[in-house]
Amino acid sequence: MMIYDQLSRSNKKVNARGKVIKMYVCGPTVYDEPHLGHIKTYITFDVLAKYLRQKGYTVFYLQNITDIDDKIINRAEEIGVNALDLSKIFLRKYMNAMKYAKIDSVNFYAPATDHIREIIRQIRVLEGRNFTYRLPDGVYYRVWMDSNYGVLSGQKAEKLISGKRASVSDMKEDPRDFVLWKFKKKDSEPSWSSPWGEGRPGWHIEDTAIASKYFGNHYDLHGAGKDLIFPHHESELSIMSSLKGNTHVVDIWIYSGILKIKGEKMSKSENNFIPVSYLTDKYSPETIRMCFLSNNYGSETDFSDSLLEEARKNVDYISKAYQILHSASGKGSKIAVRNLFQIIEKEMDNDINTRNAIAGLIEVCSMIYKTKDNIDEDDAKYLISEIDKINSYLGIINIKEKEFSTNTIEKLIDLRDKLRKDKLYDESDIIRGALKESGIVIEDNHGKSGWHYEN
RNA sequence: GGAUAGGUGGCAGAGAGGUUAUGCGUAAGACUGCAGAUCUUAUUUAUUAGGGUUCGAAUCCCUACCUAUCCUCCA
Repeated sequence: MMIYDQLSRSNKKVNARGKVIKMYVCGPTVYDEPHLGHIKTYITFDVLAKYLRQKGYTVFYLQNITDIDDKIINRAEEIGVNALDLSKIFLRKYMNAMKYAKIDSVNFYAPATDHIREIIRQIRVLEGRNFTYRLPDGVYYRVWMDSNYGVLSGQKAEKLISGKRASVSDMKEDPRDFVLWKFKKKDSEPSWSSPWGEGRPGWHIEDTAIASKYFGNHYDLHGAGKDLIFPHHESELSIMSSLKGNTHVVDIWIYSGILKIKGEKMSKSENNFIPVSYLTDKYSPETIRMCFLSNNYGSETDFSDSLLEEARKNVDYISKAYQILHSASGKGSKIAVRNLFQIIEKEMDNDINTRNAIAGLIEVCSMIYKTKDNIDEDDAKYLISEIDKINSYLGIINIKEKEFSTNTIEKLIDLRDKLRKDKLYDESDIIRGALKESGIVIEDNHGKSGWHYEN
């Protein structure tokens, strides 16, 4: 499988060495409601992890949680609560949002505050190699010592220096330098003791410390939203390279395109975000996944309701076709779709082209509809198993828990058919209406009436 | 200002030198007690503009214009 690597600006083969795939994705700073932008990014990496597993790889998917940060402290102060309590509240909301979108492929969530010791240890190693210096407000990282700084984002040192970076500490040796350990300012701030004094970790060192604890000095995939490339990942790359002595610390740097709304980036700081909670009642997880997987992960998406509506129709189309397969019986026609499944796999192997994979799946479904009254039972079983495989990573088929026995439903449909034959339509409509209330939709085709759960 | 992505039909969005993407929408038809779903056909030269390379360019090169992202916290 090939994935676009931001650092080399080319497609690279995943896990060329063929061992366990170590995958690290930057998690959120938990100071506000999770929103659709997060969902888009984490669906991307959920699909990637699940697809790799489906292909037979063992994937260890690690995600950090930034649960201590200026933003959290400021917000906590505004509303008068403890900073760590605040981050716990939003962490729970984040986890609920993940659950809603069926994002369940992460092996381990690592909160920063559980890794203070590792962070301090890593800063000490950097300190021993002269990569740090001390200012009144914290311990800083010396960027100029890394001549490669800027390779990931393409930022040039001179331009960055000449750029307006107003609010940074004037005392820094280099405007690009960033804080590794920030000293405590107020008593109300959460803090930990360190060799340099009471304080808390900087953002970039969190990830490098967590990654190195679980993965050592090299891993396969490092992902996030595109907005984290600079300065966050650039700085991570620098720290990791400084510790290791070379830049070969991550095989593939992978980024998902940001989510926009009305042409502008959706973000907490712009306050134009749609919280996940806004959708949970109106749309199924399958619909939201379909919505974001309907274009390629790397490109930006301008969010709108019509996008969701379109996604919902496609979810219905595929889900219904899938249900048709389950009612196939006896000997009938075989559907020649084997090569379509190969195409779908090829598209996924080509930098997770979910858009084309879904197009292929829609084509499979179209063929199911065309032969729906005469599908071979064994063929249907084969199709179901192939579609299950695809759905195991895409998660776009709405399979409702069966609340009623199929037998009961079919008996009611038989009864309704009899009434219809006698043209007792009022009575037959009562059955249809009653089933509808239970979330079961009847659709009459010539000959046989089909049914499916409402999506 | 610098850096990085892009600009494709009414809309959403793939493709990366040569064949219908696909979906939504729209129009007509088939089926039909109604409803819904599905199927068929159409939507006749959609690739920001202008140059160039080529037998052939959405696809490669140059120029211009436009948009977003990052350069400050961000998925």
